[in-house]
Amino acid sequence: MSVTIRDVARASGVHISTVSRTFSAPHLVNADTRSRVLASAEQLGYRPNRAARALITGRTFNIGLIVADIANPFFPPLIKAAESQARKHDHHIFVADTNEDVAMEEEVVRALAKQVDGVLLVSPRMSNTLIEQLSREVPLAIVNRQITGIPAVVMDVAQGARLAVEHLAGLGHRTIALLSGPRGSWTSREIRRSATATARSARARLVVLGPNQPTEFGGITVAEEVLRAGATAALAYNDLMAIGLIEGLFAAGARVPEDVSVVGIDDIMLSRLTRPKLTTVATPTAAAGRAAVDMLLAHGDDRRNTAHVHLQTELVIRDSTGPGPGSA
Amino acid sequence: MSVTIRDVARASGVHISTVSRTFSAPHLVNADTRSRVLASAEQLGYRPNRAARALITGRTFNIGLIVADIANPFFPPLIKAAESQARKHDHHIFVADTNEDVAMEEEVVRALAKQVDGVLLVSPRMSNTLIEQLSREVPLAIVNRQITGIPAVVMDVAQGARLAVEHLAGLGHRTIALLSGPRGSWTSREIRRSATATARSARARLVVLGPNQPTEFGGITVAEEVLRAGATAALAYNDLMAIGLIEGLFAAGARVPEDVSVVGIDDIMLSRLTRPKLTTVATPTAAAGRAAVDMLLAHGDDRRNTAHVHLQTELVIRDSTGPGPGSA
DNA sequence: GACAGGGGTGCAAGCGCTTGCATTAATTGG
DNA sequence: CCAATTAATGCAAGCGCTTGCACCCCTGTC
Repeated sequence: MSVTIRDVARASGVHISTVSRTFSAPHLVNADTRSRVLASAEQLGYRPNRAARALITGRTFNIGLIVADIANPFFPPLIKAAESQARKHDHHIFVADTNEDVAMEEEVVRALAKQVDGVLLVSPRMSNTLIEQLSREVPLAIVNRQITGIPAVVMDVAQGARLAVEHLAGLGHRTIALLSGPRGSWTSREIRRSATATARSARARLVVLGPNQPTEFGGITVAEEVLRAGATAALAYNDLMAIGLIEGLFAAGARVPEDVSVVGIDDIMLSRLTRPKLTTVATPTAAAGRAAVDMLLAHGDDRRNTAHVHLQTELVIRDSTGPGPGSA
Repeated sequence: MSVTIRDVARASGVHISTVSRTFSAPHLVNADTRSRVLASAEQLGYRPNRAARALITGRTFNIGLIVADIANPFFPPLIKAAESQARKHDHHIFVADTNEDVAMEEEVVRALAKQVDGVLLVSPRMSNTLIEQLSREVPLAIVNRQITGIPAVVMDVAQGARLAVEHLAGLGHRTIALLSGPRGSWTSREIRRSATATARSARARLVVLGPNQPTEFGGITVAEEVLRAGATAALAYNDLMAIGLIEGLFAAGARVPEDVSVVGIDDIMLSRLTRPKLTTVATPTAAAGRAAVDMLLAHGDDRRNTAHVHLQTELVIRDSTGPGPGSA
């Protein structure tokens, strides 16, 4: 049905191996022959079948990208950047959505393993042990988790959390709620660790609430608890949760930032557009996507090169934070 | 390196063809043999190599999904739904971002053609002719475009545009700007056709402005033109553009909805959260993603079944529209 | 008791491609 | 002018799998 190497060979009067070489090792074929083959190929609309090639070479020119929730606005910029970077390396990209489900993560990695050159795990929820095990079955690269021996790009949320808590404490807030993320999130633990340390040295009380769903809904539902805890400020696991929190707070009769200050993390596009505009820790998601793809693809060449790249974050102060009771 | 059918065959003392059959035609193998094979497979961690299988069967169990811009909030819910639906059919999904570029669309379809069972084109920008041609190389399904002979799911934006214009005219607006979308967009033409007809029968003047980039930026830049045209209401190609328009209008000193009413299309998550909350035509994107995948996969079975499914849209009235001068 | 029928399995070709090796022709140095 | 390279191509095996066909053995039938 489809045009194969054989058709091109026939059309240009050479052996199939010559056609093959024209595409995969052009320097081995005579310039005249090459152009004749190329001409026939062009005319017949021939395209090498990558799957067939992969069977022999072991290189598929595909990569897998696994995220917890495509519809969560944090991911699309990362996916877009990764896809574009992959394309630069002539790779295509499988996208899988795990719905925040650990079992699904494992299943999907295994399912994809045979048809990709590597899998990119973004903010995985599964255990380190499992990740290490999977990395023996297929090259892995991870965004937002550090495991020795596995290439990773991590956004420095610890630094971001520190900045956020310092900002809040500096505004006079003495009781700060920390809305943690999903169980299994490395990022959430990092944030907590850093926020706790920062709060201590700033002599502020940190109340940890959670785990929460990393969605607007997660923020809405935890709003009452925040109030009950007597917090006048909150740092949320991500912007969506922060936005939900603001809604929930508003529904409970509290105003932002007058009564409660709210800081998010991620700086998704949305955050510039809500009212009040969200103060948040900006994470370089697109850069992370690009870097991760590069690491994944480089990794194949040099197995020892498993550096971890760190990306800076920064605090973007907008309208959801204001002076706390301590400054009155 | 990886465990193959041959390893399983050796481990369970049968021929490779028997192993093959226990996975692809279990009813042909004796129950005892089958469970023995399954046990060895399980123990060795065997997984059939789909690419190798595809070489013979022609079925890859992959599908391609092509969108103009992953980061445009319109797409993620659709991608998510499509991915999830594909998975139900045991298919994986390639995602490609064309950056609104026609040449890229064609290239990507061709590049993917050999390793998928079909390609899903979402709001393609290329010509019908080209689509028809491509559909001869690989099964296609389309979202938001009708071409006879090609399965499609279309969201009824014409109806939505009618509702929107009626709403605006009913509020007393006599001059309505229509911000059209990118060149090549079928949806944009549909909206225009319907809005024009509706405006005529509502005795309102419709000023068509564009083409515009289907982004926030596109809306910002067209704001002055809207004002200059003397429009007191605008219908934008999509929500992002509407939100940008509101920003641009605000920057130019006009208030929404007091001075200008704005209606978007899509009802992306964002639209509930901006200020003012956006009045918009809700399109069932997730349902469209699911339906399109189903059609694509069903299409293989029955080539004549190229129905077009139509999905209703509805007007969601929020805070960006208000009474016009005609009602004063 | 011979034979048809069918269930279960093995055999081998082959999907579209790559690649080590053999073959041939052209080139070069001595 | 010949041996030794070197360049260009052909040959064939084989990547992991499926599948039509042949084969064997067990039942059941007349």
